[in-house]
Formats: sequence, C-alpha cells, structure tokens
Amino acid sequence: MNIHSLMKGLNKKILDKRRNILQAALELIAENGFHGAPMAAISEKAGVAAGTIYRYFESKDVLITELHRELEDRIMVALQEGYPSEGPLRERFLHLFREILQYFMMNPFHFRFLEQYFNSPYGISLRRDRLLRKPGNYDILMDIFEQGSEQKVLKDFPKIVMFSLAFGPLTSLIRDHTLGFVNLDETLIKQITEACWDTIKR
Amino acid sequence: MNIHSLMKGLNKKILDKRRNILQAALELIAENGFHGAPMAAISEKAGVAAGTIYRYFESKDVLITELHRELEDRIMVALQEGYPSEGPLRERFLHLFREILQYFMMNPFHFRFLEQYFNSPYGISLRRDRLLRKPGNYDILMDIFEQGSEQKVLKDFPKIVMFSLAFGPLTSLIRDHTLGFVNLDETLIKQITEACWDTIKR
Amino acid sequence: MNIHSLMKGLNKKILDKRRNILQAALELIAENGFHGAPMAAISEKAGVAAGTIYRYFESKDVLITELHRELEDRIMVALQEGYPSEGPLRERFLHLFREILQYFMMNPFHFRFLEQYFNSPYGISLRRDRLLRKPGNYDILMDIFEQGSEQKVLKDFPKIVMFSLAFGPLTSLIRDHTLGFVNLDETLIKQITEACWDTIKR
Amino acid sequence: MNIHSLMKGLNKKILDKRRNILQAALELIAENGFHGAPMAAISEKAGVAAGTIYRYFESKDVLITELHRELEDRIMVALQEGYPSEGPLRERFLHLFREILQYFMMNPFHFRFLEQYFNSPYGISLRRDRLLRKPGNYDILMDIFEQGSEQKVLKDFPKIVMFSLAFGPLTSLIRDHTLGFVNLDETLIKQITEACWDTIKR
DNA sequence: GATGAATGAGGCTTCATTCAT
DNA sequence: CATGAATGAAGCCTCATTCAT
Repeated sequence: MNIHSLMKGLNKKILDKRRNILQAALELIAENGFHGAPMAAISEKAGVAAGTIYRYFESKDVLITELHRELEDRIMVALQEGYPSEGPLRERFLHLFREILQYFMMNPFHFRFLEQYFNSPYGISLRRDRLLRKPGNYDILMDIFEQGSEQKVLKDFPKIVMFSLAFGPLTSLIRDHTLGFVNLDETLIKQITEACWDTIKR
Repeated sequence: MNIHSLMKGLNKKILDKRRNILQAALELIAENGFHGAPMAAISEKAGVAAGTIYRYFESKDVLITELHRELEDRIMVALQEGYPSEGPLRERFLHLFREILQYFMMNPFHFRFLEQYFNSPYGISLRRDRLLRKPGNYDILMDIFEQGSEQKVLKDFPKIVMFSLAFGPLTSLIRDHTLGFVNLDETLIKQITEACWDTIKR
Repeated sequence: MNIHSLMKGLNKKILDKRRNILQAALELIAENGFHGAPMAAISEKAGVAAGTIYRYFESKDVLITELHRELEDRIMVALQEGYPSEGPLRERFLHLFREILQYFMMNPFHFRFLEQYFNSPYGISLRRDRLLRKPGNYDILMDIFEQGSEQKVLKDFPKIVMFSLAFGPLTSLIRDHTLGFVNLDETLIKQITEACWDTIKR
Repeated sequence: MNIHSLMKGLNKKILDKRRNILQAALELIAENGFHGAPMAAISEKAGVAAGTIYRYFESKDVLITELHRELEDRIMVALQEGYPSEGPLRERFLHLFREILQYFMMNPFHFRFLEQYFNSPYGISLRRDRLLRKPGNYDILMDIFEQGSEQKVLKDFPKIVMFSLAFGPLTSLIRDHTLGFVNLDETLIKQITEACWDTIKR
C-alpha cells in the first residue's frame, strides 16, 4: 500500500466519521426528537467519542443546522433527477410532487427530522431567512407557480398561497403513511397528485 | 374603588391563577418551543412562585397535556358555533374550513403551540389514540367525508386522504399568515376555501 | 348544655386536635420514616389544615421532639405500674424487662418511631444530653445496676455496660417479632428474660 | 518528584475518585444521616463536581446501596481473618464477637452508617431478603447457632433469638463507646465477650 | 383560632461542552 | 486528532413554613 492510497483511506475514514455522526443524529432526532438525542447518545451511535463530534461540528446547534442543510441538498438532487425542465408546467409539477412524496416515503427518517426541525427554535431562523427573501431551495417549486401565473395556466393566487394549496397536503399524507394510517399505492399516488394539480390549475 | 370591588378583584385574581399559568405556558411554548419554556420561566411569566404551578398541575407533562386539551375544547366550541349541522355538505365544509382558518389567524399562539405539541413526544400518544379509533375531536370533520363518500358527493378517496387534501393546506397557510408572508383577506379566504372544497368534491 | 360543658367540649376538641396531630405523625414516621412524613401528610391524616399544626408545635422539629418526649413518658408510666420498688433486685429487673418487651410488642408504632428517632439528627442532641448526665428517664433502670453493683449481686461492670448487656437484646428481639421473624410467646419471653438476668448477675 | 511518579500520582487520583465519593458519602451520612448528606455536599467533600458522581453511580440510591454492600464486604473480610473455622464453637464465637466489636470501634463511621442504613427505606428491602432466607452475609454467625443447637452446646432457643441474645448488646456497646460514654479496654472486652457467650451456652 | 394557597430554598439529576491525556 | 472523564449550569420537583382570609 503506497502513501497515496493510505492517505485516501485515512481521508475516507475521516469523511466516514463525519457521515456517521450526521446519520446517528438524524436517526436519534427523527425517532426521539431533540429531547431524546443527547450528544452522548449521538456519539455512541456514531461509534466515536463524545469530544470527537466537536472536531467536526462547533456545537450541537451547528450539527443540527448542518444536518438540515445536507438533507435539503439531497432532496434537491432527487427532485432534479429526471426533471423535465423544458416540459409543460403540468408535467413539471407532477414530477416534483411525486418525487417529494416518494422521497419521503422511502426516507421516513428524513421526513421525521425535518418535521422536528421546522417546529423548533432552529426552524425559526430559517423562516426569518425566507422572509428576507434569501434565495432558497424552494425556488424550483416557486418558479412553476410564477410561470403558471404569468401564462394564465394557474389560478390567480399569490405564489405562496399556491404553494400551500398544492403541497400542503403532502406533509399530512406522508405522516399518515409513515404511521401506517394509509397505504399509498401507485394508483392512489397518481390520483392524489392529479387532485393537487387540479386545485391550482385554472 | 370600594372594598367590595377590591375583594372581587382579589378573588378574581385567585381564580385566574390557573388561567395565568396556562396562558404563560401557552405563550412561552408557542414562541420558544418546549425547550424554551422551563417551569421557572412559566411561573415568572404567570406571576406566581415556581412551586405554585404544582398546586394546579401535577407535573409539567400534565400542564402541557391539559393545555392541549383546553385549546382543543375551545377550538371545538368555535367550530360548532353557527355550524349548519343540517345543511348541505358543501356548506358544512366551508363553515368548518373558514372557522379553523380564522380561529388560528386570530389565535396565533394556539396555532404555534399545537404545532409544537404534535411534533413532540406528547403528540405521539395522541396519534396512537387516533390510530386506535378512539372517539376524538375530529369526528365532526370526518363525518363530512364519510357522508360525502356515501352520497357520492365527494371523490372516492380514503377518508384520511380526503382530510389531508382538504385541510393539509391550512397548516401551511396559517403559518405563512402568522409570519407575515401573506395577507389573507376576505376575498382570498373565500377563494381558498372554495379551492379546497373543489379538491375533494367529485 | 350550659356554658361550662360547652367550654369543656371545646377544650376537649382542642386537646384532641393536638393528640390527632401527634398520632398522625407517629404512624407516618413509624411506617415511612421521616422522609415519608411531610407536614402535609401529617395534617391530612390528623384531619386538620397544614397551618394548624403550627399553632400546636413551633416547627416540625419541635413536633417530633415533643412526640418523643410523650412516648417516653407513656412508657415510663407503663414501667412503673406494678413495679416492685421495694422488692429484690432480680424481681425488679424481671418486671422492667418484661414490661418493656410487652409494651413494644403491643405498640409497634412506638417502637418503630423510637428506632427512627434515635437514628436521626434528633437523636444526637438527646445523646448529648445523656452524655452531660442530665437526669433522664432511664434512671429507674440504672438504679438497679447501681445497687446491684454495690450489693455485689451483679457483675463488676460499668453501669452502662451492664445496661447494654441486659437490654441490648431487646431491640433486636422486638424488631424480629414486629417483622414476624419470631413468635415471642409466654414461655419464650420467660426464658429470654431469665437469660438476660443471668448475663449480668454474678 | 519526577515525571514518572507524578503520572502515577495523577493516575491514582483518578482511580481513587470513586473511593473518595464513597468515603465522603459514608462520613456525611454517618454524621448527619441521610437528610444531612445531599449530593452537593457529598460531591464537595469528595472534591468532585456534582455531575461526576453520576459517572460512578446511577443515582443516590445506588450510591448508598453500593456503599452498604462494600462495607459489608469489608466487615466480612475482617471477620474471616484468622477465623478458626475448624476450632470449637466457643472459640469461633469469641473470635467473631471480638472482631465485630473491634472493627466497629476502629471504624465508627461504618457503624453509624449501618445504623442509619438499617433504619431507612433502604434497610427494609434488606430485611425482606433476610426474611425470605436469601443467602446472606450473616450465615457465618448463624452457622454457629445452628451447630451449637445440634450439638447441645447452646441453649434451646430459635436461632434468631440466640442471635439477638448474643449480639444484641454489641450495638448498644459500640454506640456508647463511640460517644465516649465508656472506654472499652482489653480487659473489659474480654469479660463482655465471655458474658455474651455465657448467655447462650447451655 | 383555623384554613390552605402560596412561597421559594434546596434536593436530585441531565447533558452540552471542555481539556488533560 | 481522538478520547472520555469531568464539569457545572440549569431543569424539574418537594415540602417546611407563612399569612391573608
């Protein structure tokens, strides 16, 4: 083993450690909330010492904020995969809606974490940012509403209202699915997606 | 102020102590989450000593559970006021939707508290109860979907999906209104309400 | 009912209240220790308000000290009943030993309370008093040893050692009886009493 | 002092931390009872932070239970040292009696702690265990009484009564010694030990 | 005198963070 | 860099005592 591959191995190990910490935090917070995720538990689940976390994250707050950022990034990647950016608005909407629904159905931890996150002091600063119109991750969704309004394809609601009307049911649906209240099969998903589009289309 | 009204005032003060504690807890939890609402802060805001809270509530858990219960009661009262229980389904739906929207617009603390509550260990047992079909406060809403399905007025979705479709946007809308992202005036509310009905009607 | 008997009735009521408080404290402390006998519990069991206790006893410490004093008084009365103060030493000893044993077998609460009392900060001041040779309740016992030594009837031990030798087994025996480990019947009591006398007699 | 011995000293310090906590608890409880031994006081006396105790003991209850267990272990070791397990009953009894007496005379804190312990909620479960005949530490004593009965060397009392008769005076004697009421010198100890043997021997 | 609601000091415990090794 | 023992502020709760009624 030469020095190059050795360093690569070490580097990988280091990156893995960071990833392990994030994953441990994700699972613990998703399952038990912020209350049920003390740093000691996170470090244990991640297989590192308690102090080690602080080499990768300045504080628990930073760890959580960072975790949120990474999850949003991954979701955005998933949404953009196969996104018909040049297709008709309807198709673009249906794609995004389905992707979000399926992403969270397949990643219930991500969903639970984000629910926890938005309903916590952490979520508040995020909202403040959005309020200040900082460019955010939801632009890809908002663009649809913007163009839909201009092209008179969608109803004449403020963009933000349109967002609520179209995507509001998602949270509720995913939660019910996660908790086993409802089984969202292919047929149902298709119907629901259409219904949500109909809600905003003119 | 004579001595009679003075005594009445003092008496009122005593009777209101429980209410003060609940109100203080409500506001602190709504604004800062459960983290940001230690018993010491609640007692200070309520104008009582720390130990006093325990004369009215066995523990912090009980205080919070009780607060939730009382809020739900008040909301139910608001919903039932003027409820056209014998009217057509559409009218009944529109009434409930509007009332909920307006109730939370006028009581943003209640809204924030309930959001916190449902995303916490407290909320989990509640969900479990609902899953087990214990009779709950949401029956008045579910009844509409039930009857709507039977009478072929509504789409052929599971009740719980119908609920998400129709009321899912509410949470999102109220949050945006509370944060000042959107101004929900009379016209808009009317349009939104209609849109949500259209989503589920056949 | 004339005013005289009325006052007597009131007076009795007051004395009863004091007695009730002492009895409630006795039982709670005997059963649960000092930890398990908060003033609120005592007042409830005594059928009075919490604040009322403080009309009869300056503080919890005083209440307990007083309770101890009264119990000792009652025990002393029991010991002196039928005491052959002019009889031979042996007879006097046997009388006292038997009386103590039987008193506590019949009053297990008194026994448990005194055990608690002696092993607590309260008991410490008591010991200090005894150390300072204040005249105490145990003189009637000590006298036997004193005279026994002088008359060469008893062994040549310090009085205090004699006390331990003769009465030391009592505590242990009563405890075992209270807990049901042993059934102290007439025959056994007689034999034990003799054995303890034999231990100190020359 | 060179660096080697310095490190050894530090290491020792760390290893001794648990012992310091136990010792601090022992002394405080012995002197002031459980009331007078809050965790804050224990930690201060042990020279550690309050939270540190919880690295070594799950709770105050566990700390106290553990302390009791360790003391009993040490006492048992002391009793077994030089125990003439093959010698005549008399010699074995005299050995144990003397050892117990001397152990507690030299370790008054242990004595006071155990007195506190047995008269507390902690001691109650212990008694229950003994009642249920779980194998305990006192078997070495009970064996003597058992064999003594069989061999007709001892009086015909229940074992448990024999225990009280022979060892009952010990508690009382040690307490008096600890408080300075009596000076138990070699001669006196010898005489007392013999007297207690005589009490139970046939 | 009696009441019992109110007080607040003080007890036990948790946990984010630090730092010597 | 990693470790994990140690820290101590802060959280929840109890209870002896007071005092307005």
